[in-house]
This record gives sequence, C-alpha cells and structure tokens, in this order.
Amino acid sequence: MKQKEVFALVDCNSFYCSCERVFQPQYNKRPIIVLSNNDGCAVARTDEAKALGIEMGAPYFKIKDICKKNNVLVFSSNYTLYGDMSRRVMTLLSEFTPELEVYSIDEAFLSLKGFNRNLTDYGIEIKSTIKQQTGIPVSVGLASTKVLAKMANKMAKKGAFKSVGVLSLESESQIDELLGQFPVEDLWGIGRKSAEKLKSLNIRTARHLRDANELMIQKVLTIQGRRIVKELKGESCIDLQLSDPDKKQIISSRSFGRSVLSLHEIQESVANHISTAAEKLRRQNSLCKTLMVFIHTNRFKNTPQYYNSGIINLTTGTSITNKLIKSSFQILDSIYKEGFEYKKCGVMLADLYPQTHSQTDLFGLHDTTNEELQMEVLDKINLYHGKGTLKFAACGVNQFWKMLSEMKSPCYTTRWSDLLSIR
DNA sequence: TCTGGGGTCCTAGGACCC
DNA sequence: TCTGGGGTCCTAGGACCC
Repeated sequence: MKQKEVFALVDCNSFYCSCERVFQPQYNKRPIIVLSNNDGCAVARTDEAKALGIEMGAPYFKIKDICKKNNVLVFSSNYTLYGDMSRRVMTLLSEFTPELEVYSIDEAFLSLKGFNRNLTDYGIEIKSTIKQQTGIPVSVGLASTKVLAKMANKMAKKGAFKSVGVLSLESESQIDELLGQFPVEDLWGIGRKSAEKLKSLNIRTARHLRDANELMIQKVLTIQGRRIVKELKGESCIDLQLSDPDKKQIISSRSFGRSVLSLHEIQESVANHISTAAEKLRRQNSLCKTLMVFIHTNRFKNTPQYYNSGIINLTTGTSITNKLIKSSFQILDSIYKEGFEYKKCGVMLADLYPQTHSQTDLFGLHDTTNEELQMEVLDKINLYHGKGTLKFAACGVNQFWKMLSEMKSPCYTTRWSDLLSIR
C-alpha cells in the first residue's frame, strides 16, 4: 500500500517586517510596514499594523497619515537583507527533512512522509529552532496534501491556534469541521475570479468545494480547480518540487523614481535591466532567442498615455550583455515616442534554452569564447564585490531615474560596514 | 507629488496542413 | 455547384501565486 503523504508548510510571519525586527528588537511591539519597490505600497505588515486597518498592497501615500498618527515604523524594502535571512531559514529547514521545496522567499514545503513522530511536536520543534537561530517567527501547517497544509498554516496564525502557531490536520472529523469554517476564497489557488464563479454556484466554504462535483468544477475552473477538490479530499496530486527548474523567461522591469522624458535616460535604465536579466540567464547556463523591451507612461496619472513594446528574434541565441544591450536599443528606437512622461520600462528574455557549447552557426554569429570569458570575469567581479561594481557605460552613472528607496535599513548581514556593533 | 515586480500554468482560437 | 473536418502547433491573454 502506498504510504500516506505528509506535508508541512512553514511560513515566516510578516517576513520582511520580522527581518527588520531581528536587528532592532526594541521595535518588537510596534507596528511596522515594509514598502514595495519605489516606496509604492505596503507589502508586509506586522499584526500591530494590520490592527490599524492597513491593507495589504495599500498605496503608501494613502496610508501615510495613519502611519504618522500611530507611530508606524516604515521601511523601504531591503531585498539583500531579506534574501540573506531567507537563505538562513531555508538552510535550517533542510535539516528537518531530506525533501524540501523552497516555495518562495518566506515559505517552504517539507515532506515528512514516513516520519514516525508526533507531527504537532515536530512542527513545534521546527518553529522554535527557526526562532532561536534566526530570530524569525514562523507558523507551521501540517496535512496530507499541499492545499490542506496551506490551509492549516493559515489557521495556525489565528484564533485558538495562534498561541502555538502550529496546526496538524489529522482526524477526519477535525478536517471536516475546519473545512466548513474556511472561506473558499482563502484557499490556495482560488483567486478573486474563481471565488466569484464559485459563489454564484453557492459554493462558499472549502467544504462546499470538496463536496462539489469534480467534473462540474473542472468545467468552471479548469483542471487546476479539479486538483484543488481532490487535494481537499486528502488525495495528494500536487507534488513536491525538489529542484528549481531553469526559468523559461526572465523579466527585469521597474518604475522610475520620477517621470522620465528623454530617450537617453530610458536607454540607461534598459541597459541596466538587460545587465540584470543577462546575468540571471548566464547563472542558469542558458541562451535566449527572443528579446522584448517595453515602455509606458503612468496609468494612474491624468496625462497622455502611451504603451508600446517591441520584440527582436535573435537569429542565434546569446547571453552576452553588450550584444543584448545593442539589440534592446534598436527596439527602443522603434518604440520610443517623444513628448510623453514615462514611468516604467523593462525587458524580457524569452525562448530560453540550455547552452551546450556544441552548436556552431553557419554565419559565425554565436557567442565567441572571448565574449563568454569577458562575461565570466564580469560576473565574478560583481559577485565578489557587489552588484554593479563593473558595468557597461551604457548603464549610466548618475541614474537620476532610479527608484526611490528613502527608508531602507542597513544591510546588517551582507555588508561589512553595516554589521551591528555592540558597545 | 506618491499606486511593486517576477514568475507559471492553462485554454481558446488562429494558422496551417492534409 | 458543391463550401469538410480533424489534427498540430503556436501565441495571446487570463488567472493565479508570492
């Protein structure tokens, strides 16, 4: 007989805020929010901030007053810090199971199949280890499928389970009861649109969905919806993904810190995006055959709007930054129009495929060994001395278009000069 | 003044072929 | 005058996730 699956979903509580708190423990009871890029909206909130009514994704300019009035600590995002803290948490988690899926920067699924342990106790052990060794509080949900583990995790964060922060779904009757209380729109994989469709069918709770006709659900929500129904019944059909597969596309894009009018400044920004994306491309040893560039104005502003994008199909795949910058400028020339206030631009590398080193090209357009070596040196220098240490002149120096990040904390863990000193 | 960024999967429908 | 139908491949767009 097939062994029963057991999944644990470990999720860091208010992750970005918790990272900030680790280094400023005096903030422990204070409301904190962390803003998205460009100090745009709130993307992480502590419980104290949630209690003030600050919604996820709320634009900062709309909540500034509440923040001031209530002494909310506001941070710009510091991805270097969060990435490093995430790595520490994931490394610790990997000691609790041989089968770990790092699902996002602040979440991981663990397979505990065949573990002969009390699952709640094991969850508590995981939680306290992470807290003790990194300072990050986590919640743990355990169940026989990923969808149920996600649900358990959500419930572990509130109500009666909150004080423990760990919830293991084991008995049928308990699962049935909790499914009956769980709103269908809070399920993993059910977004706004799907929730609307389900509600029009009078399916309001996870229990309603579990008991619905699978074929009917598949018609309404595609095969993914049917999978959710099966998982709610305890039939595991979303497997653990142990290694992360190569990306199929790589995007780099960002809003400007202010409106940008000149082609020159957009070129600088695009050159930077290409540099970032191409470095990622080389890191997974791939080449790209399609390059897309887009620019647009601020859709929230009452000014003339313009959006355009262009694509170049590269005859031979490449990962050489300067070649890609050249092509991106060709695209820009064809899509840029004078007289608009631009707010955002970006690039996408698509049609990625693994570099094999064996292919030759009839016209000799493929990347030469010399070019590849140059990129290798570039990547090594930037890895060691920090991003952007060595860059192409096209990326510019002043970068007036750069995003706002006015409330960023120091890089406590990754920069020597920012290390905490104890006096 | 100020509204994020990066990614995947699935499906419908068009193009094309026989 | 008769005006098919099935298959594959590709792409754009929708929906979802964090």
